[in-house]
Amino acid sequence: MAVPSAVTLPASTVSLYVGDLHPDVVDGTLFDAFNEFKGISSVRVCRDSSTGRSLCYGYVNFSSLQDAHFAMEKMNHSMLNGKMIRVTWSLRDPDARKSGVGNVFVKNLSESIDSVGLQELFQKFGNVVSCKVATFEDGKSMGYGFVQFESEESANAAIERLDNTMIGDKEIYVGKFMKKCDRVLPSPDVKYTNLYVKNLDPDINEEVLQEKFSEFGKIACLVVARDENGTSRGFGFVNFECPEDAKKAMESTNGSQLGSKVLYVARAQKKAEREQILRNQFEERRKEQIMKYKASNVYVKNIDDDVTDDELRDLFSLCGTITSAKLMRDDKGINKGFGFVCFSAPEEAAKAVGTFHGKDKRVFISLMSYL
DNA sequence: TTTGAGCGT
Repeated sequence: MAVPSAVTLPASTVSLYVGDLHPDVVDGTLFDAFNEFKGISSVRVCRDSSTGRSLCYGYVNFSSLQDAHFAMEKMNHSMLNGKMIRVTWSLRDPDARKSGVGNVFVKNLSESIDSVGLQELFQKFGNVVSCKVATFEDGKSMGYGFVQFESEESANAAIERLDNTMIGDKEIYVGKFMKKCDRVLPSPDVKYTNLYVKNLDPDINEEVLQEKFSEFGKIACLVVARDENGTSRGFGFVNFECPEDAKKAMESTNGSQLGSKVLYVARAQKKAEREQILRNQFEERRKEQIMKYKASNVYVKNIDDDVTDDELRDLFSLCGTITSAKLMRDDKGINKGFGFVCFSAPEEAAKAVGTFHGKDKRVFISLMSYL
């Protein structure tokens, strides 16, 4: 893997992210594993601050970019405590990690291809940031994997060149990675003629779309969605007369450039189908919010009778931003001796538990999510 | 059949 050009690393230290660690790996294990490389300034396995459990990732810090790069190349996909580790540049910006740009999904892989083999197969198309074959507990391949390229162009080139090609004894599938909730449930036999096209520049009109899509077959009807002023809403529909042409058009145009943007082209969903997908996404987000809320809420007991909500809030505000602090009271308004303090983030709640749990004879605190 | 994980001191 080449040194990423778009990433500015501090002059003094360079961090490698080491993921997929065996839970038993401790700082010393990681240090020993990287000990043969020069230029290491420090090593750490990250742990849950309240339970001390390994988060199964860590960092190896170097004083030089070259040393870090060399160690990454050597140690990526090596075995540590019986598990294959993944070593990449540390990328702290969550948006950059979660964008999904350049992420490729591969399936129908022969069992003999592991992460190393997958990387070898794909790196000729561009910088591979991270690459992994999904495995069972015993390390056997599940027959599918992921390749995260640095750029979308590399991903498109790999899809173009490798999808439906024979690798070993199998014809592999290579496509853009799609989150489960965004994916139309697999029904490959269903014939469709209508395509949904998004990421249209404002100046892309029906004529331009017609020109782009007509090479794949006869178009029955084509429309760009517009608001009441006639301004493009950035998406549209292309309805072909025959399903084969629609499929061909989708495969060729999805991910291709039109104007300044990369097009997204997929089978147009029926209204009910679209609504179902939106419902699923909504439900998933709601669950996430609930989990986050639970992990941000701290249960406090052994509270003296004369303590007020405000005092509870003041004490805990040392650990973060409080969204609510409430003592439970009986119907006469007498404090029941316990209450809840909710923080704006799980990290703050964990800090509160670490700070106050067992530190004061009168106070017993534990994370609500452990109850 | 199979559409991850997820970034600190």
